[in-house]
Amino acid sequence: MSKANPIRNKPRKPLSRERIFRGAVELADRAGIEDVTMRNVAELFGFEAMSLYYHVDGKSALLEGAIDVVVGEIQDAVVSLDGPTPEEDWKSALRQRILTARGVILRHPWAPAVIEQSTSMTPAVVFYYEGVLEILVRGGFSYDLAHHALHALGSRCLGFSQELFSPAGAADDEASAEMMAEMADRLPHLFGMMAEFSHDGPDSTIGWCDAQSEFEFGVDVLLEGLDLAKSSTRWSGARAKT
Amino acid sequence: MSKANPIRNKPRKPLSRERIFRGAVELADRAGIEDVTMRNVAELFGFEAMSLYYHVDGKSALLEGAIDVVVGEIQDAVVSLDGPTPEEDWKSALRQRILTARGVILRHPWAPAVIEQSTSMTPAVVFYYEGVLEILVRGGFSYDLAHHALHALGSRCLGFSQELFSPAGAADDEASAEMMAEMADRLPHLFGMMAEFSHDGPDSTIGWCDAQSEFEFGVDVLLEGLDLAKSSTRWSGARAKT
DNA sequence: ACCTGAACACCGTTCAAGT
DNA sequence: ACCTGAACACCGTTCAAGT
Repeated sequence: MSKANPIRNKPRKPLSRERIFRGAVELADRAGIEDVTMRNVAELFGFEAMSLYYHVDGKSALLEGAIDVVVGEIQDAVVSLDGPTPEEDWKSALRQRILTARGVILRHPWAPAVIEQSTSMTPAVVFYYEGVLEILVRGGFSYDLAHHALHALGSRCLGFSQELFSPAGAADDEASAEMMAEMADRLPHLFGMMAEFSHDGPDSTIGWCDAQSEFEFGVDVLLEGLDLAKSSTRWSGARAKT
Repeated sequence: MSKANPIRNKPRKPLSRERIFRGAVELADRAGIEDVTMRNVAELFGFEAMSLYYHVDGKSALLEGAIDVVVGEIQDAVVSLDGPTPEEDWKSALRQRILTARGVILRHPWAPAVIEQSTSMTPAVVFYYEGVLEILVRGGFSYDLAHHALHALGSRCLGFSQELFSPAGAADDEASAEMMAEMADRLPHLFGMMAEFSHDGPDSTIGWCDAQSEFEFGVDVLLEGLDLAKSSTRWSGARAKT
């Protein structure tokens, strides 16, 4: 009786970095990132918050570990893709990779904010970028231009882009007629745009702010822009040896 | 003596939303966003944390107010620009606006993260986007395509893009020769790229990850990509009336 | 080696109370 | 109308102590 757990004798598997990180991801997926606290993660396994510190070097290390889990999932999803080779069609190859990453990210909606706020790059992120870089180089980019391209693509490589323009919000709130009139006066184009969407049928390509379509459009704009840069004389100098 | 302040009789101007928001910005600029607490902001004016709640509806309202101050600065900087009109050259007009916004943002390095984490759009942000939209529409974009363009540009409109690719980090840490060798094996392109930058002189356009140049490159890629989309048959249908 | 109790120095927020 | 003291329910983290 001395060794028995007082409450229900719950058998606990010992903690490990792996289990802790996966637990943090599970918790964030289920309850949101704000519920990922040291106390909550520990509780998930029947331990106290302080136990985590033996395995993980504090909260931000925990979040980095969680990022690594997610990016690891992306990596897994991405290695088994069969599309055109980068030599044949680097745009399609990269596009496919990015949209695959997005599929994973959509299952972890907290991840973009955490990834962008995290200062250092985790190993999984480094490896992922190696893959993106490979596509560019095999697609004919010089290292120099590929480097710029990685910066230009930014977080879109990992399948997300923090949206901050949501035109719906502008007219969302209930407002008096005068207020609306004044707003329309000071925001003519915003209102014009919204009006067009309202009484447009199939003419406007998408009903209203389809996040997936907007993301894909943004990727395509970047890919086409990069293709232009690639074939411009300015960048045709130093080719990476393949 | 009954009405005298016990300590030094410090004269305090009364609080107001304006003062509080500007105080939050000042504190964030000076000490970083993590030091912007209700207690610290109140202390800045010689009040207690609870006093803020009379004027401002909690912490997130405080941060929204701080965003509005910064975006207001951007708006001020942007209205007095004299460049080409959008009708003459929308790319230059938009580029100039975006780089001006960036100049303001660089004085408030905490702002990008706060803006992206904030869910709702503040009035100042709405007005700013109206201006961007105006450039696009006057530059010949249909409302439909302009809408997509706003999404594609994203936070770059406001002069920032959260960078997460920092190749320096990959080789930063001191590591054993074997570890480096293994890394180089698994990350051939990343190492190849870095090697080229090391023993390249003036051939590579920029020494190493110049944030400003990378930002401008990204903007130009997007502008060129959007220009392509604009002249493609797919989008030439519905023009916005000017 | 692995886990924990107690404690510390913080947070944001509420609310009844002061002037 | 404007501000505050006391209190509450949380955080992350340290450290000496348990097994």
